Amino acid sequence: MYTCEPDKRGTGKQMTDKQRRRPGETREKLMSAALDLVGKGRHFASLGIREITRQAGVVPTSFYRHFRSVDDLGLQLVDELGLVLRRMMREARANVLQADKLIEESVAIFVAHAQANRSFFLFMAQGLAGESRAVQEGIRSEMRFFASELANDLRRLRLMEHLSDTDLDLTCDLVVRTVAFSLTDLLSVSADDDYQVGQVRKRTTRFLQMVFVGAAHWNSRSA
Amino acid sequence: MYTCEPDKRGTGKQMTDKQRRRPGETREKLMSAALDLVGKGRHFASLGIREITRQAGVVPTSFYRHFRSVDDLGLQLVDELGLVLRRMMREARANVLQADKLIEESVAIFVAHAQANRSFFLFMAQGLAGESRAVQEGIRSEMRFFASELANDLRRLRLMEHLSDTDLDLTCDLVVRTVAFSLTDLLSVSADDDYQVGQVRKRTTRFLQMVFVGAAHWNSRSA
DNA sequence: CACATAAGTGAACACTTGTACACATCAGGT
DNA sequence: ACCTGATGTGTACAAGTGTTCACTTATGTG
Repeated sequence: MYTCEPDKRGTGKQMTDKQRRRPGETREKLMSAALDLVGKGRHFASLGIREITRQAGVVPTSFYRHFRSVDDLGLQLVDELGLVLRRMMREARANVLQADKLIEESVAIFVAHAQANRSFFLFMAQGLAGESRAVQEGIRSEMRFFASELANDLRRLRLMEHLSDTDLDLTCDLVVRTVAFSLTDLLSVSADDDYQVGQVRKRTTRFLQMVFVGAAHWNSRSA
Repeated sequence: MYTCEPDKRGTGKQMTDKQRRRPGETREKLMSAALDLVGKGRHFASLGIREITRQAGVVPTSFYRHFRSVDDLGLQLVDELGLVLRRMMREARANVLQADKLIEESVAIFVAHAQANRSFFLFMAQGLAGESRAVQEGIRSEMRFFASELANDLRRLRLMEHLSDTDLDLTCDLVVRTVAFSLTDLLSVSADDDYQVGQVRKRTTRFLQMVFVGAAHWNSRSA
């Protein structure tokens, strides 16, 4: 979904295809167009309605059929972002088997997803300091959810059992932040520069290891 | 500097003041105007030349006398940002006396500076995922410098001496990232909500403590 | 089938935008 | 004293912007 298809039908002024336009298709095209523009290096905050509709191969008026403003579109993108994150978590839970490689493999899965949905994560990184308060809060909320799920998983795996609930939350929050920041590193190197991507992955892994070492020895200094 | 002064002279079409306009005054007004707009909630990437010059109380054409484009202005703002960061470091070095309160006091100084130069740090947070590659790289570079200075300070204070140079750099990088991310928390709460600001400060402090606990026990697992 | 509704279209509006040009003013060096 | 450059100003224009309006078309439910 959200692939960049080059306006399959020309500038046909009339819809003559026998194939019906499935409902919500334009809505998706608009969201995907915004993401594509972000993926091309534009900042979401600088996108205009006309620009988005042009990229989507749709007349400007159509935009209002689905969104009230660009910020509104952003909000709906945040919702979709939630789905992407959930998919990523599911895959991580399924694939991370050996506890000793937990960090490494989780980071690998994260990097893979970030690469596969580059525009999406780019949008997320931008939105964190974006100009729409609502989008900002939405992304922050997704991150909180992610952190709380991570805490649950750690509890379920009987890891970090010496930590109080609030300290575990603290740890997971720090983990999520660290990963989120790595996003900006990852997205600033070209997607197919395997060496650089590998460097980011290694570095992120070490960051997380350091955080978990800190968490493992946390109680001793809580006095 | 860069205070928001409300266009002291009116819409005078001619410059009749006996007081000479000191050189570079308009340049500063333009930079300050851009920062003001960012401080008002706009995103830097969405600012236009006319908007900036309007806010600065200057005719659009003047912009080109000092900058080639908005991105160019952004680059020069990054340079100024460097100065702000250096001032902050100097103050931190001067005021942090007792090693046991090192983290707490450093965070307090950071928060104070971030509050005092809100727009500047807002600009920095935005620029990290901004649309100008050059600005992005500039901010990243400032952060690297900051991290390396922090590493030097730790060495000078004979702290974390068990860490190799690369591991110390890793630690400092993680510290700087963590603080930078806290920026987005800090800047998303209203500036005069002392309670919330205090919460962010406490949370950031605990993050850093956890990182340093991790660093303190790092060697044991480097095998 | 008829009909309400959702989705798409093109033309038009009043603004705003970036940029170019020609001109005015002043500072400083020779 | 005079020129040169840096700086600031007003005007102008073509292109792009958000938004509204009236119109068509297809869908699904009674």
